[in-house]
Amino acid sequence: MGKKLLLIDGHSMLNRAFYGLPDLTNAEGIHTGAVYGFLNIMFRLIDEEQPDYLTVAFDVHAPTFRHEIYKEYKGTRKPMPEELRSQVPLTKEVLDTMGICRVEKEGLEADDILGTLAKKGEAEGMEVRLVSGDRDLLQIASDHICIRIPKTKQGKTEIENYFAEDVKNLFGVTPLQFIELKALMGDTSDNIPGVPKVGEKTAMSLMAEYGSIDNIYNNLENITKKAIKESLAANRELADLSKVLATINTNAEFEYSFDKAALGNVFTREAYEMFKRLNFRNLLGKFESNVTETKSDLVFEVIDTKSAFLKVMEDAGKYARGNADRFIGVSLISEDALIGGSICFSKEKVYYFEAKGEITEEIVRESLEEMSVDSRLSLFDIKHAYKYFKPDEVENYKRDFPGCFDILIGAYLLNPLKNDYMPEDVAGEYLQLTIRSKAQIFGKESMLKASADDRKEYAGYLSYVSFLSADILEGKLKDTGMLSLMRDIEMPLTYILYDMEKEGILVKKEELAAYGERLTGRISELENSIHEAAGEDFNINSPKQLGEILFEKMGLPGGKKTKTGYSTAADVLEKLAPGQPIIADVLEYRGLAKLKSTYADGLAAYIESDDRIHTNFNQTITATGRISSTEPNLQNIPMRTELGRAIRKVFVPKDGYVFADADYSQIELRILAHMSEDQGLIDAYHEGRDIHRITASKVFHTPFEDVTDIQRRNAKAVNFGIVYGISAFGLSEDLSISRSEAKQYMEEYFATYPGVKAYQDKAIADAKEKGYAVTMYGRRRPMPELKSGNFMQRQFGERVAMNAPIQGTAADIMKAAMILVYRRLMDEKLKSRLILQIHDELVIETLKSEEDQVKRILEEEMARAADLSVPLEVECHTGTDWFEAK
DNA sequence: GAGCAGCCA
DNA sequence: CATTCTGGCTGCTCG
Repeated sequence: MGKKLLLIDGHSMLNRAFYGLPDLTNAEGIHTGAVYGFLNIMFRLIDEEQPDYLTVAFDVHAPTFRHEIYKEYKGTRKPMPEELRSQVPLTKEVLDTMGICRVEKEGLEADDILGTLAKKGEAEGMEVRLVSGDRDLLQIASDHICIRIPKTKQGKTEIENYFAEDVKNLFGVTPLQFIELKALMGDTSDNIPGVPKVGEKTAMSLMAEYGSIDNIYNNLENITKKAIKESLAANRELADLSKVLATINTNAEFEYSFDKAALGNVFTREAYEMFKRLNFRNLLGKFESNVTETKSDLVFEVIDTKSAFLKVMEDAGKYARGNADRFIGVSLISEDALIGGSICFSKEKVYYFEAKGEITEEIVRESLEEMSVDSRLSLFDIKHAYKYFKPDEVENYKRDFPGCFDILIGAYLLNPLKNDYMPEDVAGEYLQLTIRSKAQIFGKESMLKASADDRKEYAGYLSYVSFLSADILEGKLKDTGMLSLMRDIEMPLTYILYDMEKEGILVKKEELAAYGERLTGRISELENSIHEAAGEDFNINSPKQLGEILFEKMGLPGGKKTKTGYSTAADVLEKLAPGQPIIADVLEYRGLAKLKSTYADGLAAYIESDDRIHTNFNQTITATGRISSTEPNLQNIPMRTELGRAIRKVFVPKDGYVFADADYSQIELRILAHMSEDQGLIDAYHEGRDIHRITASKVFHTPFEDVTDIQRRNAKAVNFGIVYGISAFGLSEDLSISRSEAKQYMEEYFATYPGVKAYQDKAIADAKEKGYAVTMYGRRRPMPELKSGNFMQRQFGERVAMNAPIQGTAADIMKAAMILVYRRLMDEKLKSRLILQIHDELVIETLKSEEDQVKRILEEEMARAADLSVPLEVECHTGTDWFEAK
């Protein structure tokens, strides 16, 4: 087995990281964003490739042979902004610290170094992977040299791979011919001249026909296009020069040995110190624990008698009782049943107990509940602790004393963009403390099977971190104006979501199965008819196979819409071949297959022994403050088609109950009216008539009564688009109209509601200035995208800046409404229970005798959850299943 | 595990 | 010059 050599173009990757990512600075104000991005991609590559040798090549700013033969030559890199330039030596320093081989030499470009090393490696029998952003390097590709070029697609980095064969498939030329192809086209970014009037397409077809520049010139007479022929004839020298400039020198001379490039352990203590100094906290986890630091003088005391347990609880109470600034760190660990837990109320010591023997679940419950009356408990992920105790403030919410604090939620509010909020991350970020993660301690084993010492470590640090970080986080929440959001909205909501999950929703198992059965028949009919039309059996669920059948075998029109093949998305198919019966069948098949797999079969798998589905409502996922639902997602049950909507008939209330379903009418647009203070939009809502029709009437200068359905539909699309931070392109796609038409609609819209335009501009300016968008309730959405040097990311950032305050405020209002509704249900001692939230909709499983009361509660509390300059309208229906109630 | 497709507000 | 309307979750295929 040959060894593997990984080569990285240092400047190219730094550039990418710089323009593609938001900039970072460390405590000393040094720019580090590009270095961080570079390291991330390098670690990813090392993980993927597991190379034996690694070398990073850099350019040196000195003349090369290219300058000598062509004085206009500017080098392969654009001028660097200062923020990036300063990161080049820093990157080299980091690489040196990690013992990673790097090469640079005056008179050579990185390309020449990389090309030379690639060939050298290949000659030694190695597999070579060469990572660069520069397509020039494709000329080096072979069967053993793969050129890897990172691309950003929809914000995500993916790496395109090119072996010799791939170059051939994509450009129709061999890697060596690729130089000539480039010579014909020229390369503006490298300032390499090409033959004027010869673009990529022309160059490709010329090369395909004649194979080389020499041969093209030998056959100049046969070229039919006059302009191209003349341009070629006049620029022979240029073509030859370009070829020389674009050719990579694969015999460059510089000092190098594979021994020095052998990849050892890069996670050295020195590197650890350096990463810490540079504030690369997320990378610290890559280091083995023997490099990292834990708090070694922390005392873990094990408690195993009831009296000792009660004594500790008493001491904790003495420490924190009545003092709103003092927290008691608490952790509970469980798997189905409570296993144990830990208490911490000093920096020196944690107490660990296991829930067994004298220390029963009941003792733990009573102690914690009693303690929560006049002491503030700090936990990590309190929703999962509610199974074992119900804090006092849930019952006595009117009390003055502030309640529990959830570290998880605090960390989320302070930065809602992270993918997760693991205790070890919080410890690192807010306490500069390294602790082992749950996975590091237990692996995949259950906690029960692990040693008591491991459980002690895990639970102990959890309470320790909860104790130490609570006032740090609360301080930050106060500083950022989010303390009330935390205390009055998010914390009370944690219990409500727990309760909703616990209640679950009743599902008629047999009817769901029957629904699935009904689909099966039609699905196989369609399957047969599609296979027949295609002339062969294939997997319709595979976009790859479907694309090949439709666009290659059957030769359906136009069918490109490229990505990694053909797009077979519904909207694409509808546009491409509206009349084709096979298309109609495919679309129907897809619809039914979706209903069957995701909903009929998918939901059935989640029905528990109580015949109910208990979804998980997650409070720390979304960037805007919305709640999300998983396992299963009950926030995306079909609604738009009749057949899909019918699934809602299997969601039913228990015996003696009905469903009450209430939703806000156009809450986001109403929030826009309020926040933009646009008088026209506000007045429109006070008229109490159909808002889309009013908008259509104003935008299209048509009397209200004469507005056509098309006009109303268009106005509705614009209304929605505005909320999302519209672009003419997006609107034109949505409405299938031309861009200029869409642009006209938008201009008319902004002329109609000038306040909206002003609001959007201000939203962007504010977000740019502050670095975050903010809702009416003070919730923040950091906006690193706005600072990006990348055009696409900045555009995205501007749309987010327009949308986040609106979507986020709607989420805040709904959360406030849920709390009001929940408390009314408790205060009025009703049996009815909140069971679902779907962003602007609440579902209550309602005792029949409480129906009128519950309807009134929903309408009143949802409407009074926020005080806007337009009314908040609530529509409420009841029914014997979700279909009927909605 | 990534990418595509499709479901919701 | 680019790129193109927000926020989510799940099931399927395929490397």
